[in-house]
Amino acid sequence: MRHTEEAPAVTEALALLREKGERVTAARRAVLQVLDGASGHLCAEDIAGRVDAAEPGVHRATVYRSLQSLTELGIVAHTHVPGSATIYHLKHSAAAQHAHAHLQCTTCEGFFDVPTDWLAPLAERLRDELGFELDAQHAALLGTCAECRDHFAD
Amino acid sequence: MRHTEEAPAVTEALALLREKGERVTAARRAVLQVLDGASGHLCAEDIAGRVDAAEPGVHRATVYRSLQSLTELGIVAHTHVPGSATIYHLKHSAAAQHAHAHLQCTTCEGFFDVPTDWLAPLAERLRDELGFELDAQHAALLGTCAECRDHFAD
DNA sequence: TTATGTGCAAACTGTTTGCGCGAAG
DNA sequence: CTTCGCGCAAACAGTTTGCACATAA
Repeated sequence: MRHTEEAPAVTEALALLREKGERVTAARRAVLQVLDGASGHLCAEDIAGRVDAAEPGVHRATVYRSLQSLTELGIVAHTHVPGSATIYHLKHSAAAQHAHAHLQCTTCEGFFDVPTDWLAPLAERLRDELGFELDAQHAALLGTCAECRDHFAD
Repeated sequence: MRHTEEAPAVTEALALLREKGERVTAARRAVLQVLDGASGHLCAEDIAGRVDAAEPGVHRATVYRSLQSLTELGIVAHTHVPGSATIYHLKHSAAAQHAHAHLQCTTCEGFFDVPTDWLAPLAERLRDELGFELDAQHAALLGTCAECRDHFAD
């Protein structure tokens, strides 16, 4: 089976897999490829769809399992989205260079990115005063976006 | 059927219900009573359990529907907890006087409260620069608590 | 060859919904 | 009496799991 050019981030990830004694399989390669070529706002179902296009027959359950092991290896990260599916992204992809937290508008359901350093002062305070180490990207922050706020002004 | 003394917050909420033309039912009263007497970290299932103790026969679905309408009326608020059930609290209960956001440790799953004003600078920045109105209590923030950080130090 | 990953189907959790009955107003 | 809420069962989305088979190493 032929596959398209492998992005550097993917090659790197596959190397890390081998290094850790994990197996390099078609499913995992495809998952990585999809993540690399995406905006970083894909849920498992989306990923499964795209993976199946490139590598037919890969089961959803396998995609979940791949995402899980890739997460444990530190290659993939995810963001929990209240009320809907978790979204995944490559930790070191070009698109993820500027680490960002996720804002979600509870009205239009749209996503907005916010640079992680905006959360740095809060993170510092939590660390200093509570010893709590914040993982700002791990859960979406909720609120109302500018557009919806204007549109439904009350 | 007899029920125990009604807390002021509950009486107030029931009055508001009537005012808005909503019906006061045994199920809704029980839900309010449970929320009033709780720490504010109860999920729908927990609430259903306690409601059923006080008012046997109330169905889970009814609890969900009650929580939903009470939320729409602004009496109840909830916090989404990644990977597990949404938790609910009375908006104006004694226990909720000092509004707080929720931190959850991804290791021990424990909850920690943080005063909303710790998030105020971030909220302000989001409002000023993005027009995004943050609802700090609506989703839990994730990270690692002091204890787990020490315990699993790496 | 052998441990590890995979496909499949089925379970599972949290939550919602269509239906006819019952009770609040 | 009429409308709204309820109990029930069934559906739903997202995710996980037990098992037998396939395959990377």
